[in-house]
Amino acid sequence: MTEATSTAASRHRAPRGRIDKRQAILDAAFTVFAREGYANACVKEIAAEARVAKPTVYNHLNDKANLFHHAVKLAAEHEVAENLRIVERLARPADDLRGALEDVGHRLLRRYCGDRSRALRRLLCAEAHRFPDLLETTGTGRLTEALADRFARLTLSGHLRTPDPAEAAEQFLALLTGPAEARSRFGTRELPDEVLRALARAAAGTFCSAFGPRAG
Amino acid sequence: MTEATSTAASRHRAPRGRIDKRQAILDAAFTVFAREGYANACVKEIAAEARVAKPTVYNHLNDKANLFHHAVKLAAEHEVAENLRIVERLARPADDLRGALEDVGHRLLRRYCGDRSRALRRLLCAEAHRFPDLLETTGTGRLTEALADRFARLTLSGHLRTPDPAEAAEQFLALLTGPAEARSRFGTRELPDEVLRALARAAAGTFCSAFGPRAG
DNA sequence: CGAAAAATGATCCAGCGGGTTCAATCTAGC
DNA sequence: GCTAGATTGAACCCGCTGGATCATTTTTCG
Repeated sequence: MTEATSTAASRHRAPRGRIDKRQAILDAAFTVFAREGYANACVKEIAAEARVAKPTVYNHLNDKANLFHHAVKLAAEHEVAENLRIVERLARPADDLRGALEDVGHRLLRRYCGDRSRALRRLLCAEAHRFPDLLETTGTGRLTEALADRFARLTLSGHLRTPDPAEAAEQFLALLTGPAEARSRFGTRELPDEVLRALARAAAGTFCSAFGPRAG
Repeated sequence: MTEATSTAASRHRAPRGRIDKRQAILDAAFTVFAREGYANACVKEIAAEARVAKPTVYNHLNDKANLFHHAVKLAAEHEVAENLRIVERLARPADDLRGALEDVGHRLLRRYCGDRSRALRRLLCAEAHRFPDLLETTGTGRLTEALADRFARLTLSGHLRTPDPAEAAEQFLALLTGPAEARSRFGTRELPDEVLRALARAAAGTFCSAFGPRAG
């Protein structure tokens, strides 16, 4: 609410020149929250990271909780958008479906294991119950849906056999992220790109064994 | 170290009768940490939960960090042991392998979605980098290995076709936990048991489609 | 029963971090 | 150039928490 009015005011009144401050603050907030966690992050540090005075932070976003909310929401929306762009690559029916799945899987996995994505998951997992509204816009729901759309089309065109595209999409994502999560030890270990490629290959292979055109 | 000496001293000298305190403290610590997170949990509250005075806590476990370490480690070992017991059910080669996989999957999922297991994952995910040694004993590695052992045997006996049992085990677990994780919204939503059963059925189905004896 | 060890509760301390206040300064737009 | 609003830095208040101390009581065990 407060932020809505602030944004509206900002848009039609003054802060054309100095408005970057808000963005800088949100970026810095996510950086610091990602590094320290919600409880350990102090507003002073965020202000320093954004090269801004502490009262300025409270001027733009009234609360530490608000700050967290907006910073995380922004980062999450960005991440979701990127993931959707990747899935869009399955729109053109490919001659080599398995290769296409492997490629898309590899790209998704690279993003999934990226610093921002991992930090985002950590923060959401830790603070989910304290910020319930974040989960509604944030979840992997939209990604699964988009993928299910692709699988449905590919099934209609005979490239795939998914009786329940939504379930298949869920499982494809699980085959990708599950092993990656297990091996990265809660994001502690960095996984080299060859490993990600291998995981994507394995996932695509198993998926095609189960849902490929010549599978029962 | 500090705790080792304390434990050793405890074992051969005095606290036979009142030693339950330590266990009570560790249990209470896990409860409070699970509810509040590491940073937000205060030792005072843990002491109250354990019905013990604060100095007693510091007497048994010198540090808040130590307290967390031991409480989490204990809970994690318990959880791992339970999971291993479940997987052991695949030892006797079943006539209906798919049903057996579904059953084991269902049991694993029930545990995976249990309060303690979820809390454990939250805590580990959030504080992993601050307690690196916790991950080594804690990870899903042993569970995957045990499952891989079963799959290897089942492949030798012709009930399954897993060229790489370890990879298959990884993927089976992923097929189980991935969708559960996605649907539970970071543990926010409680999943009814029918849903868990359905997820296990779907996972077993896909797994058998890919690795069943009559699959390529 | 008596001594040693442990538990207790109360109190205290120090540091930290969220949030506010205020006077001074800077910037934008008329 | 002038006014209004935003920014700044610094100081300040306040509550909380980790951790220590200590005298008193309870429990254990020889």
